[in-house]
Amino acid sequence: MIIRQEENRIILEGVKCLDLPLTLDCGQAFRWEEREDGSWSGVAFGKLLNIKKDGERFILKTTPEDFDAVWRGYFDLDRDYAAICERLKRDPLVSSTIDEYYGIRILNQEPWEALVSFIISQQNNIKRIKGIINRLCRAYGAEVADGWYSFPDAETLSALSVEDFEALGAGYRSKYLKRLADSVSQGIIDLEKIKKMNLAEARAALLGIYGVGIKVADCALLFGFRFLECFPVDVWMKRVLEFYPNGLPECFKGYEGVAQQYLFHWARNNLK
DNA sequence: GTCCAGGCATGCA
DNA sequence: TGCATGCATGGA
Repeated sequence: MIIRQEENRIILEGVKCLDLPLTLDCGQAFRWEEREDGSWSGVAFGKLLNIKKDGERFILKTTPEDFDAVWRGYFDLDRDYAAICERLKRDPLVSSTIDEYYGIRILNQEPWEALVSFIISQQNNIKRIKGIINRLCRAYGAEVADGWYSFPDAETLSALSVEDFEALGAGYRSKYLKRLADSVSQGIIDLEKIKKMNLAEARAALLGIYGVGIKVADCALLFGFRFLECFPVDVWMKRVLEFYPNGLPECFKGYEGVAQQYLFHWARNNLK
């Protein structure tokens, strides 16, 4: 990967396996929007980014500092996804899926945002999830640029009532969000500490949270805690698993979460 | 009107 | 341990 700076943008060349819509709008992150020029804008870690594919290059409207501090890790640019895909393609179903939908990466989101987002996601559809999170950020996040808001932190959300969350449309999950915000802001739950744990410990810690079960925990671990070996199973993946009566193939090992994203996308487009 | 969505807590066996 | 049920909301 070649990184160049041009005025107030970063140009990336030689990035393999990065499809913007497949990665930013496939149900792992809920805050990215496609612009009329085909670029994508979103906020993460309190920073606004606009990213656009231009031929074989990617153009990022950001500073070198933010690129190094945030986006390089967020897009996991130093990981060889092409090699991961080659290995996953030993499985026939994933192979055909990757051929059709090449370029899905697992984003490294903030643990807090991932956890809150996937609590909201339960028994919900992606369109509604986006709406709730959008209203949450708009109402309680900081405006980082014109019309763009950060994801509100735990301290901010702990000041809300259950009814405030309900007003955003969070429904019965509101009580989970309220208690989580309180626990994190009071230091009873320490996400940074969980991030340093091994998978088994981290998973157990998340499962102890009110409103967090196996599926939400695995999504948070995969998308917010960098555990690529997590394989979240939702209603779509339950259908996919019928194609794997003998369990997951050996070639998934270590990158089950990457395979999962391809299969999730395939299922949503092909199974009903 | 019914069914469903990136499920979970609770009660009960 | 496993299974049944209720849960908020909006789109299909």
